[in-house]
Order: sequence, then C-alpha cells, then structure tokens
Amino acid sequence: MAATIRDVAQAAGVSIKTVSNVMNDYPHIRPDTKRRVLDAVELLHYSPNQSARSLRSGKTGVLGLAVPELSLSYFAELADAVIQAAEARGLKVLIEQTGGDRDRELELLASPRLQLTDGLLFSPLGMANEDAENLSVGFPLVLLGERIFGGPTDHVTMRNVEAARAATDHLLSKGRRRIAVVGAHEGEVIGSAGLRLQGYRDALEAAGVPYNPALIAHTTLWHRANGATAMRELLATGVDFDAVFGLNDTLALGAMRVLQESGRRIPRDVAVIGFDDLDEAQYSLPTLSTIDPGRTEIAETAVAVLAERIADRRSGLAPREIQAQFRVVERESTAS
Amino acid sequence: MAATIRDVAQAAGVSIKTVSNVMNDYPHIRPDTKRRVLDAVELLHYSPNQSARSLRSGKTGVLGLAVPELSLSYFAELADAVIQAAEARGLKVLIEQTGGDRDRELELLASPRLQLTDGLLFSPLGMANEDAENLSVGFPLVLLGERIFGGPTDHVTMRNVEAARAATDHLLSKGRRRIAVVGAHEGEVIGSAGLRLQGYRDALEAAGVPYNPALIAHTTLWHRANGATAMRELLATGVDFDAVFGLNDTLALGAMRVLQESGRRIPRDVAVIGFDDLDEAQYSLPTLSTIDPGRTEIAETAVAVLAERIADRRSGLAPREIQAQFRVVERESTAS
DNA sequence: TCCGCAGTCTATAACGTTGTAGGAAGAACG
DNA sequence: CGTTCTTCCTACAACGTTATAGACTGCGGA
Repeated sequence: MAATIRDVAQAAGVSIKTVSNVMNDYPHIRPDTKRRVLDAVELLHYSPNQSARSLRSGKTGVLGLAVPELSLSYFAELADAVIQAAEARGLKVLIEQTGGDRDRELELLASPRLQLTDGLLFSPLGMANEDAENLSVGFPLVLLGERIFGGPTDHVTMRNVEAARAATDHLLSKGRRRIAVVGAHEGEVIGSAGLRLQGYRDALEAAGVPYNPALIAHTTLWHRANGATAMRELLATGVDFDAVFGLNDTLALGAMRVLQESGRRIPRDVAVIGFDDLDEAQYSLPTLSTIDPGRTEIAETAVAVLAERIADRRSGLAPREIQAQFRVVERESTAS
Repeated sequence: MAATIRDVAQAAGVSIKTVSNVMNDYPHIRPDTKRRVLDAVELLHYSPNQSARSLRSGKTGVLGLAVPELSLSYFAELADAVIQAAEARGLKVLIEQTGGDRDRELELLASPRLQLTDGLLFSPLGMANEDAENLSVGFPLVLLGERIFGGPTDHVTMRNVEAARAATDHLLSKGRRRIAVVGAHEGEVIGSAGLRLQGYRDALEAAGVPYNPALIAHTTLWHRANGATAMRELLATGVDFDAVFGLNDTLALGAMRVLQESGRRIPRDVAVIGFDDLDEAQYSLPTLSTIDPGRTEIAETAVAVLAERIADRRSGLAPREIQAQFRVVERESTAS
C-alpha cells in the first residue's frame, strides 16, 4: 500500500541507500540527486516506516512516562511539561498510569512492554527506598519524585525540605505561630509528606516555636476530599491554630473549603499555604499562596538527562541527583 | 546484548519459528516442547523485540491521543480514561498536545510521526467543519469533541444540546427564570459553546421564557480566569439574574468565585450549574452542580471503535457518530 | 603519467520477528 | 497395507530500513 524506500529509489533512479541518505540529511549528495529524490518522495507520498527504522537503528524516538494518575492535577501538569520538553527534542511520550500502586509499579519495571520506548521517566508513589534495587533495569531510567533516594539511577527532584521550610517561614513571617499541617503520613521519613513535614519542623525550630503534634493532620492519599476530611477532624479536636500548611495544593484547597464552611475567614482568622502551584491555585477563593516547585525545570531536566543516558548508554557515569529551584508564591490566602 | 529469538531457539534445541509459536500461544505445540522453550526464555531473560514485531506484523499496539493540553482538567481526565480503556485491550497510548491551535492540528494530521501508532484519537479545538476533509488521512482515526460534524471518520461525542437543555431545565425547575450564560462564543453554531447555547435556548423556549442576549457572557478560551472575567463584566452591566449556566465547570468555578466576592450567596441569590463533572466540582465551595457528559463511556467507546477500525482496515463501513449518555449531577450550587 | 584523495553513489548484508510452505511421524480409515 | 488426515515442527523468505564496504568519477600533486 504505502510507498517504500525501494519505490522512491526506483522512481528517482538511484539506489535505496541514496534515498536513505537524503532522508537522513547525509552531507555528500549532489543537489541535483537530492532534488530528484525529494521529488519522488513528494510524488509517492513516501514516509519512512518507523518500525523498520527502529528495528535497524535500535531507537524508537519515544520516551515512557509513568505516573500514578493523570486525574491528579500535579501529574497532569507534569505530563504536559514533559511532553513539551520531549517535543523540543523531537521525541514522543507514551504515558503509563500505575495508580500509585507498588505492585503495579514493580510490574511495570519488569514489563517487556517497555520495549516500545528508549527510556523511562518514572514517578513512583507506592515503592519506597527498600525497592531501590528494582530500579536497576537494563535500560535508561530517570527517577522522579521523592519516594526513593540514593537509588541506582539518575534522580530529578524538588527541594522539598527547603521549600517546605520556606512555606512555613512565610507563615511565620506573617506573625502566625500555631501552624497546622494537613496531609502528613504517619511515620514517613522520606516521600513528599515526610520531607515537607521535616521542612516545617526545621522552620519552627529555627524560629524557636515549639512543635505541637496535635496540629498535624494525617491523610492517606492527597486528594481534595482527604484535605477536607483531615481539616474537619482537626477542627473537631478543638485545637487552636492560626495558619495551615497544606502539604500540597489540593489538600490546601480541600482544607480551605472546610475552614470557610466553619465560618473562619481566610487569611484573617487562618492563613493558608499550599505546595505545587497548580493552575487552580490562582483561581480559588481566596487565591492560594503556594510553593512553585519548579515543575517545568524538573520536566526539562529529566528529559535532558534521560536523552543523555539514551545517547550514551554504556557510560559508567555515576547516578546523579538533581534538584530544581523552588519559589514561594504569595497570594490572597496569606495576605497580611 | 539482549537475547533474540535465535538464542532461545538454540538453547531449547528447536527452530526459531517454534519459539515464535510458543510466544504467540499457537495451539499445536507439545507440552514438553513448550516447556523447554519457556525454560530457555526464562534462562536468557528473553523478551521479543517490539520493533521487529511491528515491522513484521504491521501493528505497533500503540494508539495516539491528540488533545489541546493536559493542563486543562477535562482533557487530563479524558486521557486518564482513554489510557485505562486502552490498557484493558493491551494497548498503549502516546499523547500529543496541539495547544488547540488549528495549524498544529492540521500539521499533526499530515505528520509522518503518526507511523508510531496504529490509529489516532483526535480531539481538535482549532479546526472547524470546513477542515473536515483533512481528516481523510490514510489510517484509522476517531474524532472526539464537537468541532466537526459529518466528517469522513467515526465520531464519538456527547449530547451537548440535550445535556445543556437538561442543565437549563434543572435551573428552571428550581424556579429560576433569569439565567445567565458564561462562556458563549460569538456567532458559533457548532463547537461545544454553540451547541450548549442552543440547548439553553431550546429549554427556555420550551418553558416559554424569553431569550435575553444581555444575559449571555462571552469568553475566548474556557479557562478559569475567563469565567471570572466574564462574570465581572456581566455584573458591571447591571443586568439582573438569578442563575448562571457555566458552559463548562472551570468557567462556572471562576464565575462562582466572582459572584461570592460580590457578596451574592450561592445558591440562594444565584444558582450555578456547570458542565463536565470534573473531580474538582465535588470539592468547591459550594459544591458545583454539573452535567456528567459520560466521559468514561466516551473514552471506552472511542477506543473500542478505533480498535475495530484497526482490526478491519479495509472495511467500507460508513462513518458512525456515537453519542454518550449524560446525567445531571445536582450538588449544593443549585440546592433548593 | 600515475597516484592518492575527496566526493558521490551502489550492492548487499544485516536488524529480529512472523508468514508460508511443506516435511516427518503417527493415527485413522477403507 | 496403502492412503489420508492430524499434529508437530522446520527452513526460508519476507517486512523496510540503515550500515558496511567498496566502486567509480574527476582533480591536484608528484
């Protein structure tokens, strides 16, 4: 059906390799020959067969991106940024959803279906440090997120501790001293929750404010509903607070809603800050102060690092850990 | 480096075709032979090369999904649903972002890079009916969305007119008569905006309520900010209204925010309904009534239809237009 | 005049799989 | 006892590309 390189070669009166050379911008071709080939290409609507190309060259031009789910805005915006960064390099992105489930994450790493891609950007949510060895797969892999540190692969991440400390400092600078946290994970040390809680504690300590466990609200998944529920529970305990640090924006938005229902005014009675700088944070009522964790930078860096590893597979280069720059974004929810 | 089918054949003492047969569950194989092959596969960590498979079989097992941008929640949730539907069929999804730009959409259709996929789910935002002929590409394509009707391909869409009518009826049933619309597109007849506005007018007419152009607020893109701006402009005109129909959820949420800033209570002073049933609509304050347009059904149907076209390429089957079932979701923003 | 050397091109062999055609061995049948 | 039919397996030719090795120009320098 579709024209092959052979058809073009015949139509142009050259060998198939010459056609291949033209298609790949090989330098030493007479302008005249090139012209004839391109005319034939045009005429026959020729377009190289990708499977054959991949088979011969061993590259597919596709990157895999594995995230928990696109319905979580953070990952949707991350995927957006990754696709754009990949496109700038002429690469496509194939997206896998793991649901944040450890078993499915491990299964994905073992799966032969990754054959379709040249490498993988992997953002686990269920796996933890003890699963690090499973990352030693036979192909280029760049780790995203904060579930595993010190693993065998390159790792692009955000400055969770420092950024959370900056968020807390921001609230402290507004004169708030009883700062509640929404979204902590019981006993977690690494992972976004653990690291951000650590940043919170660091900030309190530096400011000489005592840490009060009663102000910490726990949740499982970081969905909006959980932020609301956690806040309801916090209010039910009767503990007094004048600020809330939502460990991500969706939690903060859910919590904000419950605060408003309960009659508290934001930021006057309670100041609120989130983490992620989702698009949505700009349009909530009030607009939500937050941390911009450098998502675009993360996406670009991750794609660049992965592309580098793909180009240079054998390289014994030690795994790198790269952290993006963050930024405190002040909006209405923490206005003075 | 990696083991090939030849290595396995040698290790198992059979021909390569027998290995291939085992890998593809060909029926007539002696249990004993099968066992030996599988042992060799295990031993050598063999996994079939996808590029070679694709080259030989002409199928890649990958579907393309082209959407404007994943940062728009509707498309992120659609992509989520599509990936899940594809996974159920053992297919992968490669996502392209067009930015809703007509030129990029047209370029995508002409691009040879689609070679990587067996077919495309295409959700244009910039193209319109006059571009329909450009959809006649040489490979399986299923159209999504409401920009083009009567084109040369299968089309999976929602019941925009009926659903918008139901949304309006819902407001009317609450005794509202002065219903504003946020998000109309000047002069548009098809497209989500045009169709939903039509549904609104149909409902008014059936109820004997006169159509008042002063109640229609226009926007360009359906981002949150535009909903807010449109509502501000509407309020500035001084027109009186007791309900708002946001042509999608993000517009409704933006409008709701401005209404609240202006001191209006929802739903008491103004009832609000949206369209899309985003996750977010469940957690706004108040929770947002909306239309569930059957997104999951759309994704599943679209993948099924595309898979069918791929399996049966030659089929002269006429293009089908399939509409998903919708549902009015009543929440606080239109409570009695 | 001859050699070497860029520049341009070609023939042919891969890449790793699946499809086609057919062969060997035994069972079923007349 | 031959013939036909299953069942199981094999050899070999594709699929459409890129890589390798080498051939053929003409031209400048020895």
